[in-house]
Amino acid sequence: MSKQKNDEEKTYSISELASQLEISPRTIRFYEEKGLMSPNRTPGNQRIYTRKDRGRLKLILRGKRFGFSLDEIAEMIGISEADMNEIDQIEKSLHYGEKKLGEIRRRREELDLLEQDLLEIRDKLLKRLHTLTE
Amino acid sequence: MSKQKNDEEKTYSISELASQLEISPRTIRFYEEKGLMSPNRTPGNQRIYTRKDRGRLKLILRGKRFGFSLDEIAEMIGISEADMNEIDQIEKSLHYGEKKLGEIRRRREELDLLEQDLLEIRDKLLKRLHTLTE
DNA sequence: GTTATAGTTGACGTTAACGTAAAGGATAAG
DNA sequence: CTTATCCTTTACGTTAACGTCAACTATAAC
Repeated sequence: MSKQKNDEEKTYSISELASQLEISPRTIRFYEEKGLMSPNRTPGNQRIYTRKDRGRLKLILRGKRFGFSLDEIAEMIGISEADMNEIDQIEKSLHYGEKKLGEIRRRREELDLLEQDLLEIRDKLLKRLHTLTE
Repeated sequence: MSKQKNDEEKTYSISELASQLEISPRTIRFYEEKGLMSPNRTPGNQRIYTRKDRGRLKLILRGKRFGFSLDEIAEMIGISEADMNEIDQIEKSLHYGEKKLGEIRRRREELDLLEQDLLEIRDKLLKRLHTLTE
């Protein structure tokens, strides 16, 4: 009924994924504890991560690099798993999404400011260097 | 000898500054403990913050919003207070600055990716909403 | 001067985000 | 089948970044 391709999608073990993304396996398990992801298991109960899981994890790490807490990230992810049959739910998620998109745009402006701060410091250093070396 | 303007530069008390930047006084004192700033004091030992101190504080908060730790921020700030007589020091600071500028550019790319993630989620929700409401 | 308000320095408490170690089960290699 | 290398859960430890008193001092308003 659904687009069930072939079964040979690339998967990863926890430590593979961890070393790829330069984090520890414990960190990945921790995110799972927090409800940020829930990978499938082998018959022997070991975690297997699909390409999609990998994308999810990268999204989490990205959020972290912008100072979002895991709880906030959980919220962002949550909206992508909202009940797709409840119109109210979808609209609420949309609203939340717009809010976050706004935040991201503001972050971009702040990033510019941060860059300017560093550029100014650099200029100051460069000028001083020139007066010292000439 | 130096450009000593008039003395009436705008200053702030700790709680003024705190409410302006929407943080607690304790947070400001904590940053001082960590060596991130050192405001002047009144004769009665109370902190007075200049416009420059305020800028410094905003820089700190900006760094935080991009996931930098206080230690990293301290390093960034540190380079702006390097010994301006040691050529080696200045060059080292410059090098560090370039590194951080590179990081910022990479952050910008990541910000784009994060935005795309959210845009995709939004599209999914919008489409679903259309099929439900038509 | 008195009183209210805000500031000061400790010092201990709290929370998020993991690190680390123990005890045991799963899997791949030989 | 054995052995080495992974994986599992459980549980306690750690660190950064503050929060929250407490006891005291400064400053502003009256």
